[in-house]
Amino acid sequence: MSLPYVILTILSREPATGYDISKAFSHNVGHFWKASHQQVYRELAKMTQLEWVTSELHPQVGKPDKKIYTILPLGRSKLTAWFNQPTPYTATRDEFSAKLMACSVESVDSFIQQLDVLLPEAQSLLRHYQQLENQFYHNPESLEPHAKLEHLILKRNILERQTWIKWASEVKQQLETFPTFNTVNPAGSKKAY
Amino acid sequence: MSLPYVILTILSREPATGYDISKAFSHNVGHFWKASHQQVYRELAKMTQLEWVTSELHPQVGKPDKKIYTILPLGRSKLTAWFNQPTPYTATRDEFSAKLMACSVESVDSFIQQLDVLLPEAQSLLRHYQQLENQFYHNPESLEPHAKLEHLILKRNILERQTWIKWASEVKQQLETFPTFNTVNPAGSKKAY
DNA sequence: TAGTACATGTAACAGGTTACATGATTGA
DNA sequence: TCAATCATGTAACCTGTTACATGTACTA
Repeated sequence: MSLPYVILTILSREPATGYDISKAFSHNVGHFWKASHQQVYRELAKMTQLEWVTSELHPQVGKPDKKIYTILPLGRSKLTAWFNQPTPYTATRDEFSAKLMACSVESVDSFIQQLDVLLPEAQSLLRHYQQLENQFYHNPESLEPHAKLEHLILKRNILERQTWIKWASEVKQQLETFPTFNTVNPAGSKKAY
Repeated sequence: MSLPYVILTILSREPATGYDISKAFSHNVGHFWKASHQQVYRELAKMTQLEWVTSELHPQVGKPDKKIYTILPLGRSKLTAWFNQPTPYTATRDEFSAKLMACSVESVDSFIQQLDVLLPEAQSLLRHYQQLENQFYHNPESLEPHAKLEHLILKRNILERQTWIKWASEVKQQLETFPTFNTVNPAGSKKAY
């Protein structure tokens, strides 16, 4: 839904190649939107056809030619239109919770084992985010506007990770006192629910 | 990804119709996975072909016939296999953050106006969740296992909503002291980033 | 009489994922 | 010599969304 508009936002700042844009997706933009390079190239091709953007070829030596994209007035106005539309609430799809629900018919023990993998992973991701914060945004007052915005987005990820860790720790604690009615995993159906 | 397995979890508890299953998606299952009835029917058709589930027609008077689905041993083992696989980290895609980033080239004021709509919405959703908690899970000790799991999932939603509200309030505060360099929204590009 | 609950689908489209495809340069 | 970086794509597939399609019974 938002993919083309995220790209248009990037191009509103300055012209860029598909490669530059996908790099942004794997760095700071990736903190709120994931997109593969294939998606980016496909989207740029579509937006070129719609005349939201244009591209110019810049030959290089020793490297493949660069195709530098620039936003067009039409694209600029499409971005504004999207920006001013009401933002729909994002539908949740959480595989971890799906497995938690499946604990009613599957082995709780093996789920706890997964938690023991996921919790440290989440903790190290959190540390990584906190490190980025210290490194790039340690002086919030002196940041340029765009960096302040990036900082806010990073803060969201930090808060979310912290919340998840807190929640998952409680889940673990609760499951440890759970009746282990399915450790051997029979194929029968449970009457419940 | 998880859709078929959520359905298999439901069917592991007891046989159900497509209608029953989609009702579950719009109630408690919907707290962690959204699926339309069309998706559910499509998935049931696919799983029937794969022999993960079977169905039996139960004629009714005055109402359309029921097609009751039952999980088959193959489906049961596919569920277990999925359950025991490592759980990948869910990719974030957040339109709200995308618009926050776009504040570097669009009107901050109009974004604050959106926040004034979204914050109360989030607050009322939070109250709704808390009401559900009081209503159905007020005595956590005496709950059946499957209800304890549902309660944990509901708690996750409560914590996430609270975190979001906290974060969004800070965003609002920060944006109110922001240089309003784009209220009139020119089509030029900003050098930054 | 209008809406909700019951009950089941088809079809087109949009967006995301994975696999395939190429090829030079630079650094460990 | 192996991996990473630079640089661009095509194609098939899967999943989610939206629109279309039908019909009864009950309740406000």
